[in-house]
Amino acid sequence: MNAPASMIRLTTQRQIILEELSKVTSHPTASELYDMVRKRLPRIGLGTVYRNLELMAESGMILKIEVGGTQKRFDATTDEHYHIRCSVCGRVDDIDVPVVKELVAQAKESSAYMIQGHHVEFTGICSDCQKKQH
Amino acid sequence: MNAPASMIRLTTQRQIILEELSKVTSHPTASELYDMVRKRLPRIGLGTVYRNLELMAESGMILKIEVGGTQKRFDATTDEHYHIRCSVCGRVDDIDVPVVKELVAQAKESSAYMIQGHHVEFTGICSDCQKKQH
DNA sequence: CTGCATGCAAACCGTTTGCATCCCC
DNA sequence: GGGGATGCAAACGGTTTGCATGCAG
Repeated sequence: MNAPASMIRLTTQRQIILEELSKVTSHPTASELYDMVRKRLPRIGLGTVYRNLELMAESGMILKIEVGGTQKRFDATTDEHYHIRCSVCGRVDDIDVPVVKELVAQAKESSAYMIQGHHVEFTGICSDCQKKQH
Repeated sequence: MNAPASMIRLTTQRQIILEELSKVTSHPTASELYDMVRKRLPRIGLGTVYRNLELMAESGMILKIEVGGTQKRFDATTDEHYHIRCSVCGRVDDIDVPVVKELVAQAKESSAYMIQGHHVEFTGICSDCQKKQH
């Protein structure tokens, strides 16, 4: 399941979006990425960024992180891992907690859903925001 | 932690929102709740529903579920439990998988964040949507 | 030459907010 | 009478979409 779906054409825009996303370990939102990409492609449209992020996520090239908070975030690392979100500033980081595969097995037993996957999101206060709270 | 914060006044609107939310086991969005409440309070404003849901979540009377998908959802059951979201229709159900308390302990060890909590969200296809896929 | 991809702008949708009025203490 | 709560409508922020143009195959 989750086969890399049909390959998509690698246009300049897509290539640069992918490169910029790969550069950072943070998990930028679409408009953060838009700002990064615009430095190299000043005429790119926000719509193009959205369209391509969506497309690349569908085809498995990148990861779309839908967690709490208002904006979707994106990640060039596609292997399964968990995230932590700062409840003050909203930033999202990877967290090095081993993936619990049994959760999916348990879910299959106790639900009529056809289970596709799971995600764990921790909430907390990042060190920057801890400092700022005098 | 998570003390029920200062008690809030129980206005008619708040009472009815709470009652309607308690009636259902689904996890309605604000506007679904708005529709439900409007049958009993036709003149209530959408803003009031949003304001009060937010307030009641803060004071611990209800649970605000911020998972994937575009809308926030609300839950009258406040004890810790996990959720599953249908990737087709977006509905959210409780899932009877025991809460893994060790996750938080592990997170504390491997992160500089001050950990507040965690949530597990499963993704899958609900039985209704399975049927509809002929 | 044909069709997908792009840039641009307008539309959309969920949510928040400002403000005048209302109602409860 | 005063302060919080409400209804209403306008504003907002993030995302999506329609459309004319551009560009790669």
